[in-house]
Amino acid sequence: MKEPIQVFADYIAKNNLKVTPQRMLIVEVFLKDEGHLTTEELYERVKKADPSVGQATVYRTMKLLCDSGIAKEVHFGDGVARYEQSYGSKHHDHLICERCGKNLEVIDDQIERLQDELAAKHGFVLTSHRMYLYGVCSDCRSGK
Amino acid sequence: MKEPIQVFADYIAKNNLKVTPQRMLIVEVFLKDEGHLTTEELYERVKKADPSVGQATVYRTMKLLCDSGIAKEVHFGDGVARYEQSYGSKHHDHLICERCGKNLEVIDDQIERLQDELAAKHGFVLTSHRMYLYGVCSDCRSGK
DNA sequence: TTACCTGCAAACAGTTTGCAGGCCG
DNA sequence: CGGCCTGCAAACTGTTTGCAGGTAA
Repeated sequence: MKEPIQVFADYIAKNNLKVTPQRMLIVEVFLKDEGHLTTEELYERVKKADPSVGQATVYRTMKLLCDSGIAKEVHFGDGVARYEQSYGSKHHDHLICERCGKNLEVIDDQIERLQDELAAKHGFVLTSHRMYLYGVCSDCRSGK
Repeated sequence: MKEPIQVFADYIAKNNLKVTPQRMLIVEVFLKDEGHLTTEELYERVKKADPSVGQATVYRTMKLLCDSGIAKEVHFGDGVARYEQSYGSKHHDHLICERCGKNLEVIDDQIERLQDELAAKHGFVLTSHRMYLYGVCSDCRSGK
């Protein structure tokens, strides 16, 4: 399996785009984190390494990362776009604690299968789906 | 079971709010539609009945409807809030056609149960969830 | 009468875009 | 060199809010 960074490099090459220090820095920052960073958070981290980078470049680059397939935009419901790694990491859903904001990536094969069946029952062929489970984690319940 | 409009009236009374023509008009327009209207769409329809109503009032009223429990805000991923009826209509998920925009409300008891189990496995107690299935409907596939 | 409401416009937050200069290939 | 890139600031979109006047109870 190729490295995500390589996937991005291939994408750049194939589309006659250019490898720039800004893009490389942003990809690096993005890949270093396991979570679901907002553009703002990515921008903050990027600025620490190079304060001259503009916010627009972060927005533009994240779009490129999505197009290249190594990033995926997710929305948790608060009107802010977040990004997670999508290349090499399996599809998953989200389990979010409403108190502390903790966010687990979860997956259940049986649910995945039932989703396809449910869609098929209505004549749909699924291309993707998003499932967000909101609740309270055990830490927050015991700490209450 | 009470009528949604009655639920809203009770909410108004209980919170020392007031019944105004604008609010009544907006509720009426909202309840008349089965779908998932955006604030913009609601505003357009409201204006047809009374052009003097302002957009802010629509926003403010939809928030009230959500608080009162007869409306629910949903996000399909395009950064626009939509509203659907939530009082008297069972929980459901969404099956969206990516080509024609068709939107079915679906539900699968087995999936609902597995979601609870999946959350419990991670120590969570679920309070709610959102599931959006994206695909292509049979009409669009055959019409292609 | 007294809150609460309303329309308007300004303010906001997140995101996009036009532009003039800069840099990769 | 030529076209893609960048930072900046202005523009945009969806939504919220302050205000002065209006209205339900």
